[in-house]
Amino acid sequence: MTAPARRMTPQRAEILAELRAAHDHPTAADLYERLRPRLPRLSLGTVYRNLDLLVAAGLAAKLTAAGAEARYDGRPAPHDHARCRACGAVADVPALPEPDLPRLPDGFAVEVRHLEYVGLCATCRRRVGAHAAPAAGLAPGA
Amino acid sequence: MTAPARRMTPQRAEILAELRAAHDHPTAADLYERLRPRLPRLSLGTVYRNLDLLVAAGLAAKLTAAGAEARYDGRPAPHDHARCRACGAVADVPALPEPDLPRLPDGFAVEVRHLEYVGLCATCRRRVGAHAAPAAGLAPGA
DNA sequence: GTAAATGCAAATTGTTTGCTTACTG
DNA sequence: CAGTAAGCAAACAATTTGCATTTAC
Repeated sequence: MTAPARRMTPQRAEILAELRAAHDHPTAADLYERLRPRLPRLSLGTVYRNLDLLVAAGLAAKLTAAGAEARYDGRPAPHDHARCRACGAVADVPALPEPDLPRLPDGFAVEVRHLEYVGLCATCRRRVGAHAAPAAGLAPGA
Repeated sequence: MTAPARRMTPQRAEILAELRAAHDHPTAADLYERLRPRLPRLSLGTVYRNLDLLVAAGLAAKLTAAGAEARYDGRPAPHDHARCRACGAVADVPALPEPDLPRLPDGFAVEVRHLEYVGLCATCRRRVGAHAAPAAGLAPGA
């Protein structure tokens, strides 16, 4: 039950600082690259280990996209996300005041709500246009 | 622009049928296992290829959790999800009529909204109790 | 001094891809 | 027939893990 004592190493401090300073929801590899100038011996494994820790501690959120690399968010205030399905970029959007919770499964205890809008950002919209948009001629039923 | 002509193979039909019949948001491997009795020569690669196709066609949705395996949802009606962070199970929840969209990035074209409630299901709540709940003694600021 | 954390590399895991053969339209 | 899809295995990419060494407390 007692969580192991934590040590504040330079790596840990820098990872947390960098994540908090970042506005672009960096991936683990992004953070690794950004920190390497300052911490030349840093390893990617350490980045992953510390990110996991931060997430477990509630200090960061892990954002997972379909297939893509996980991105991390170090901002505490509740907000939602807009993700471009073409370039993968994730932007913050202000949280709507949500009226109430839906009919959840019996006994389910909600801890966090994760709301994401997926679509095309302005740049990709111009470049790829209407692509693979919901439309099909594949299935018999529905 | 012209999508390649699609053929309806037995594998494709079975995968789609199984996904539609499933109520538990199966992973690709789940579907593979369920179909093997009927299609002994089926390969996992085929399952993935067809699921991608179904998703691209808008007939299925790919649900990605933090780190975990992707799960697939073959139900057309818009609804949201409740995911247990302990056992990974995903249940459907009725969609709340969402009033309007938040202030999205300039020029962002929303295609889908993805809303997920993460927490503990009744079973896991009992078993693991209050675990790794948002609480920490790790960071200096905030 | 001691347990926790790092660095490094190897191991896992989920998913994708290349290529040959089979089969739908 | 023409060309898509399946099967299989190898390739890949992201993430995790084992272990010896370092380091914060």
